[in-house]
Amino acid sequence: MKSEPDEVSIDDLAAAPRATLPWFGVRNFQARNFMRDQMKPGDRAFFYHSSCPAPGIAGIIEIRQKAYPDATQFDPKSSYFDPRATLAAPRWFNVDVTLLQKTRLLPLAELRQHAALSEMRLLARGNRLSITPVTAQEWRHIIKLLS
DNA sequence: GCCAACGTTGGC
DNA sequence: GCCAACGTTGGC
Repeated sequence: MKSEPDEVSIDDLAAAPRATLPWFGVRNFQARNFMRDQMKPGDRAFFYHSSCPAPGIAGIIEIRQKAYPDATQFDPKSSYFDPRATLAAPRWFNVDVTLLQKTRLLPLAELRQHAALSEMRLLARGNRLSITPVTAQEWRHIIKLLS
């Protein structure tokens, strides 16, 4: 799961009450569907810093709550406001995530060096999705790199 | 700041 | 339903 550290960094998550925050602001249908349809409490994910001087994996997080409507879509003052969303028919969703472990920064360039990760969706040519699935194999490989 | 890649919009 | 135009993402 990608976040721009200028907006929400791994340290912001660490500093939040119970190290838990809503994953707000997803405005892409594919990413939304992954979150809404596939994530369940107890699932784990990597927290990835994007659009910053040192892009890469910064920590391990856990999904704490099934998807629920993203409040920012209803807030006209928010940059995430969506005039097409209604309370009855929300378009965008959050899950709550908890920080399990802040890790060393595992740089994107290092991820790209591993053949075992060459098929990873995150690393696919032209990928811009902010939420992408990780296979069990990829997960284990990355956990090893972090330990 | 550049630009490749991709998603969304909207006219037809 | 097609597809051109436009906007966004995100590494570099």
